[in-house]
Amino acid sequence: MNSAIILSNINEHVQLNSDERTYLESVLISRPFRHDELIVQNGDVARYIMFVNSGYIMSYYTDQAGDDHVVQFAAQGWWSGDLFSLSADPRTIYSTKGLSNGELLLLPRSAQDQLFEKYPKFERYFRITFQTSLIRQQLRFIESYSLTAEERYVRFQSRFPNIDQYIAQKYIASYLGITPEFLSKIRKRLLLK
Amino acid sequence: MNSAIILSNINEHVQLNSDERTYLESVLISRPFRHDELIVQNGDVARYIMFVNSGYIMSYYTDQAGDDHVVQFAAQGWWSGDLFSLSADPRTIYSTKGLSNGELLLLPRSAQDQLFEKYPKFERYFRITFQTSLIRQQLRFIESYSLTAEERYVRFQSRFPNIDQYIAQKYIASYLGITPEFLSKIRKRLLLK
DNA sequence: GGCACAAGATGAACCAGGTTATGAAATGCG
DNA sequence: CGCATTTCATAACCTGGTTCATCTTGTGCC
Repeated sequence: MNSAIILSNINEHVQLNSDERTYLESVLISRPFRHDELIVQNGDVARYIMFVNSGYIMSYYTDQAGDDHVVQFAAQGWWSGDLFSLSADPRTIYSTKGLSNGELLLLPRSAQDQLFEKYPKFERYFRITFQTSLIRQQLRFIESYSLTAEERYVRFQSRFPNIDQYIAQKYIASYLGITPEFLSKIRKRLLLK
Repeated sequence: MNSAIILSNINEHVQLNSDERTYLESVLISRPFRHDELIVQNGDVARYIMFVNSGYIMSYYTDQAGDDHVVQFAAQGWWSGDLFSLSADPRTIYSTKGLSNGELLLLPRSAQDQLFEKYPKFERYFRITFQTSLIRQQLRFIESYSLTAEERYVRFQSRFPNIDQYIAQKYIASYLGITPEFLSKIRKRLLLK
C-alpha cells in the first residue's frame, strides 16, 4: 500500500514516530474503485471513514422525495464518509460514488477507537481535521444563503479549477443546490459576458 | 465561578481527574452578558471560544450587502464562537449578541493550546465536540436544500420549543434563510391549518 | 463505424419566496 | 404618561429558479 500521501497529510499537523506510522499502516485497508462505481450505498452500515489516495469521489444524500443532493466532492488527500451519526442507527444516510478510477484507504471505525486509545497524537490530528472541516462547512452554508447561484458557480469554478472534466454538470448543479437546467442557463449567461 | 454545567458536559465524554478540573477552572473566564448586548463584533480578533453557562446568545454573519444571517442560536451547555479561521487573518467574521441576560465562560485560545498539550483528555473532548458539531452542521445544510421554508420552520419549532419568547421573529427568519415577511406568511398559513 | 441512450441546451409556463410599501401592535424611554 | 422606534402583519407586485417538454450533442459499446 502506498501511504505516502496520507502520511504527509498527517505530518502537516502532527509528527508521527515509526511506531505510530507502522500501526496506522497496519489498520488501513486499500480499496480501489472505478469510474461510476457505487462505493457506499445509503442504508449500509458505516464501517469506515475514507481517505482518497488517488482519483475523485463524491458523496450525496437522497431525500425522501428520492432526489439526490451532492454533499461533497473529494480529491486526493481528502477525507470523506459518514462521521457516524448522532443517533443510535449505525446506517449511513450518504452514498458515495467514484468519479474516476482511483484508490481509497479505509480506516475502520473500530480501528479508529483503538488508534486514539493507543496514540493520542491521532486524537489531535482528527481534532484538527474536524475543526477545519467544520469551519469549511459553515462557510459553505453561509455562501448558500448570501450568494446567488451564479456567484456560487463562479466561486466553485475558481475553487476547483478543471474539475469539470471529471464531474458531470448535473452533479455540479446538485452540489450548488440548483437544477441542471438552470446551471445550463447560467453557463450561457456567463459565456455571453 | 460556577463550573458545574461545563464540567458535567465534559464528563459525558471524558472523565476528568481533579488536576484537570482545577486547571480548566483556572483558565476559564466568567463573562456575564445582558439582553441585546453585542458581545463580539465581527472584525474583532477572535481570542476566545465561548461556553454558555446560562441564558441565550446568537451568532450571525454580516454579508457584503450588509445583511445579517443568523448562523447559530446557543443555549445553556452549548459552545459557540469562531473556531479560528482557515486564513491567516485572526479577525472573526461572526458577531455574537445576547438574547437574554446570562453568563459565558470564555476559553482563551492560548489556554486551549496549553490545555491540549498538558492534558490530552481535552483533545479528545474537543475532537468529539467538533465531530458532533460537524455532523449537525451537515444535517442542517442538507435540510436547507431538501425542505421547504415551512417545513424548516415547523422543524425549528419542535427542535427549540418555546424559544420564541427569547427570539425575535426576524432572527428566526434569518436563521431559516428567509425574510421576516415570508415567515409571517408561513405562520398565518399554519394557523389556518 | 453506427446505434442506443444519457447528458446538456433551450424555451415556455409556472411557483416559491423576495421586495416594497403601509398600517397596526408592541416596546422602549424620557 | 406620550412620543419614538422597532417589530409584526398584510397585500400587491417582482424575480430567481423550477418543471416539463423538445431538441441537440456527446458517449459508450458491439
